[in-house]
Amino acid sequence: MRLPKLSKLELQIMDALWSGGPLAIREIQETFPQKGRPAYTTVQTMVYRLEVKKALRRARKIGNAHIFEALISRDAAQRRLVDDFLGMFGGRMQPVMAQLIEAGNLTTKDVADAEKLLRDLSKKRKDA
Amino acid sequence: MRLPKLSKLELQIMDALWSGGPLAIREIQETFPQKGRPAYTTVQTMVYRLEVKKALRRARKIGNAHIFEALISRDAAQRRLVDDFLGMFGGRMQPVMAQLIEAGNLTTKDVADAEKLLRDLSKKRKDA
DNA sequence: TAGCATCTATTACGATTGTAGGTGGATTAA
DNA sequence: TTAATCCACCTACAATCGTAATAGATGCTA
Repeated sequence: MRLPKLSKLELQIMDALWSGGPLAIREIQETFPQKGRPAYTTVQTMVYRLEVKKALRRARKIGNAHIFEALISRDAAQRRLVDDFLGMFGGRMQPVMAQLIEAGNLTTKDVADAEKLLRDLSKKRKDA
Repeated sequence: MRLPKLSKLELQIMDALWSGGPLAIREIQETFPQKGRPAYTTVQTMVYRLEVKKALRRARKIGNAHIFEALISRDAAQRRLVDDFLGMFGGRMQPVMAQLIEAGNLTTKDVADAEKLLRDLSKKRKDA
């Protein structure tokens, strides 16, 4: 698996690493809001599993605690996520966009940004 | 669960019902491409589970075969899907859009359509 | 009506995910 | 040095999903 599938909780753990640099399990755990924070060993289990999936690795040790760092990029993980998501819709963008808009998740600004990004991107591709 | 979470395969099954009206298991199974089509009993199992989740129900019988019909709308299911998906991104639209565009999933036309839909929608809301 | 085809219903199993307890070793604070 | 913490590691377990086999009932056909 070059790009392992990550669950929501796994994503949240990776997010801690992506945002906060190499962290110990305890630190990862504490990035969760107190309300509904998973147990230390729950985080630990997920970290171990992410290690098996090669999504992160032990970078070094401080005292007897391991410090973990991400091995896959946020971008790559998100790409995978988006792909799976689109797969759910049979790869058709249209219903996805419609849904996003109707649910009010997508604002005028989001669309404007998208437009700009598209323009920039097509320009870059022409240049290259 | 008013809106049960549906997996990809479950979605595909519901899709058959949404598109093709009430169907028997055999008919649902046959909506899958020959290549990689799941076994009859696999579809059967999923249909039974969808029944437990109240996503569909037995509408009537033809011979000894049950005919199933959807109980939840495609729209509602997709809404749930999108919500979960956004939850994966912490609810932030921006990285989602960026990802979609950079991966080339989103075309100029998609964005134009989105724009139009947004305009129509905001108009409707003003009118109401 | 006998037999074949088809369907239903039940059961099973491995993988993944979320959840966490327990045990024992390492660190640290007193 | 000893007790309180903290951490690592292992094990467990329920739920969900995808996969399907098997067995028994029903219906269609010759």
